Amino acid sequence: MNIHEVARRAKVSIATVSRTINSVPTVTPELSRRVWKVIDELGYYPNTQARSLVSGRSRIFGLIVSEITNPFFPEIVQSFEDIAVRHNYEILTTTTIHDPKRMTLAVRRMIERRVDGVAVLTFGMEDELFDDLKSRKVPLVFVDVGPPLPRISNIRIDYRNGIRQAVQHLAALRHTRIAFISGPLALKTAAARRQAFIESIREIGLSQSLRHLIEGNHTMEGGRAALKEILNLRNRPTAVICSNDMTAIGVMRQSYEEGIEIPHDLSVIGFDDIHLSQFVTPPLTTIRMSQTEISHLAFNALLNEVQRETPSSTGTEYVLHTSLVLRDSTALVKAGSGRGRKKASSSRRATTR
Amino acid sequence: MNIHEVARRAKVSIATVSRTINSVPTVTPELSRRVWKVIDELGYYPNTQARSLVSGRSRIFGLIVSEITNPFFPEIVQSFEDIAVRHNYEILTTTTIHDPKRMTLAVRRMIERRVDGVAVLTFGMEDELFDDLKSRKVPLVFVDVGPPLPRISNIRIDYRNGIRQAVQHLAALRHTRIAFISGPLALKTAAARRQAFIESIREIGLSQSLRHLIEGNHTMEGGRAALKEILNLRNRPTAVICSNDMTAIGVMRQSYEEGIEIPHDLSVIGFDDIHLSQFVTPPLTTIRMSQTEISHLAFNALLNEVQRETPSSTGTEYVLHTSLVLRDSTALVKAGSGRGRKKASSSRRATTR
DNA sequence: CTGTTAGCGCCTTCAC
DNA sequence: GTGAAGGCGCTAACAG
Repeated sequence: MNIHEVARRAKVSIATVSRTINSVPTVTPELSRRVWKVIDELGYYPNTQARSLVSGRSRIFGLIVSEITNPFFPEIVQSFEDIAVRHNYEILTTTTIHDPKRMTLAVRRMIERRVDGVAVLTFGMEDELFDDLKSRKVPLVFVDVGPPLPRISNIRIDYRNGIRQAVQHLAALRHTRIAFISGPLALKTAAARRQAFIESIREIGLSQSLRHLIEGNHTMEGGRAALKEILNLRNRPTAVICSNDMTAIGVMRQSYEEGIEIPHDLSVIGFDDIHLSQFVTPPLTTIRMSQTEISHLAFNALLNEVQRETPSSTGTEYVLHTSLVLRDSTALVKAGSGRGRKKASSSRRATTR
Repeated sequence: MNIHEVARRAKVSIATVSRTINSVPTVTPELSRRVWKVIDELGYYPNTQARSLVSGRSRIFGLIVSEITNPFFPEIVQSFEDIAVRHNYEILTTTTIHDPKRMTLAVRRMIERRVDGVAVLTFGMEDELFDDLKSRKVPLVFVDVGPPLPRISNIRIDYRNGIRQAVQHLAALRHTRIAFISGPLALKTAAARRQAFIESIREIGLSQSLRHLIEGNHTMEGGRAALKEILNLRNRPTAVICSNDMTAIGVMRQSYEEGIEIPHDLSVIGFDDIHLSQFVTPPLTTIRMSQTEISHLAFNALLNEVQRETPSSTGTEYVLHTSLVLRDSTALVKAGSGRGRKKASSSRRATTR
């Protein structure tokens, strides 16, 4: 079944069918009705492959993420699909598992399917891997690491705002020794978060805290290990900010095993606001970096680039703000910070809002 | 850049280029070399759209899942992508969010892109939604609910084995009152798990337990609510088996808040073995239903169907076995089952292995 | 306003 | 063994 079949049954030319489908306004209502009727009866759907072959646009956007089993990404994938579908775009999802070979393969798959644009939401910095795409003039959008080139957009994340709020929230709760567990510092985004922490600390003169910078790896296990380190620190911190939620959850998990009660004995703040964070015990106070917004920004960046005829000469920059979400993993610092274990606390944190 | 360009530069016809790419054996090595050289220099990749237009096969499989933000699905998606890519297939992922409208849309997207087959891994029972696909003779594969029709495969899950192991494991630990928290019984797969539990209980004559059947909803919140119910039961159960891991995790979470220690005061067993289960505290004993295997079975089912020329007259059936994975959320039943709270236990369960 | 026609990029007979 | 040519399903000029 194809456009000819429809045309035959509706007793019109294939051109009229095509026009009807694409709602070209010049079609007589009478004919349009006849065509639609046949289309419905037949359950006809145009062949997208043929369409894109002639139009030169596939209406497919590529989406490259690190790994979908990392709880940070599913929401991104989901909301990207959501908005893409609303715009009649299809999405070709690809995971890299941090493996350069898979990245190369991903790029290749994108090219073979002739995607109209690619969102690289890996938070990594594998820039030259995308040369193939660039030279083919495929619009790209990155997070934080996009080079300033034509057709390449960048979503810059304003880490500072959220992290400053977190630091000041803790300060207001009388914390003076705040640890920071970063991600792998080789990651530009991890380094940026750490830097934002340092600046926020300096701003309010809590310089003691600068001795409490620990490098983690953005995993739960990393968080557990980091907590052990923290427990061995002299002048043990009373609060800790983590570079991502999984780390924070690891810290909480390990605290539980060490008999340290959160938030009573230790205040914990995460970063990302993944779905899971509201469900841990206690619900995690965290810095929200909206995954939905990232997807939307990324999609719109690509869409804008596709729709404009003269490519942006130097790439467009979008900014995503972060902000603190107060839940129950932070509390006023305790005077004598013993490490007893009690019944799950029902104490409420004092908020600064 | 296209096949003509390659042909021109290699000074051969486009037919030869095509043959070279598709490794048709009749091409002279000499020519083949020339062609490949040009292809590499140019970085030429064949246009998949054009290919599938003429070949009639898109080399795309559709994958329909419920929602990618449910921790059960990411592994499925990932491993499906994995195996698909190894076979040079692309995958069109679609989420339904349990919304019939989105399901319809999903089917439509599949048809428009002319997928060669669709894996419906939603564990639901939205059968007639796929009539469109069936009538177009698109191979389909379902889990548990596939109707016995040509070109439709079915992955039947052997719930019984794993659940029986779980029940017997608990019995060996002297538990006699075992609760079961099911999923929504409207779901065929949930009902099947419950039935397997009932049979396994009967088999060893623990009929008391049959009074402890609770309907949950496969979410963490459902698990929390179910635990509260359990606490109010007279002859309170000393162990609970959950229809999925998220429910079990909810039970554990709520137990924590109620001051009930796991596994000391209550043994908990989950179902699915999602990634997260190894990381909760304590690590969850659960019944493994390998997501990777599901993906592989589903993919191969589709591939087989695509490759055979005469469609299977009645659909093929595949079986996936389940089995118990022992971790730390189960223990010997306690003589006096008070509800004190203690330091995180380091007690080890006695295993039956 | 509608129909005819020429490709989009590729595979595949069919001659040579 | 290789090339020429037709056609996959569709859109977009161009006529009428």
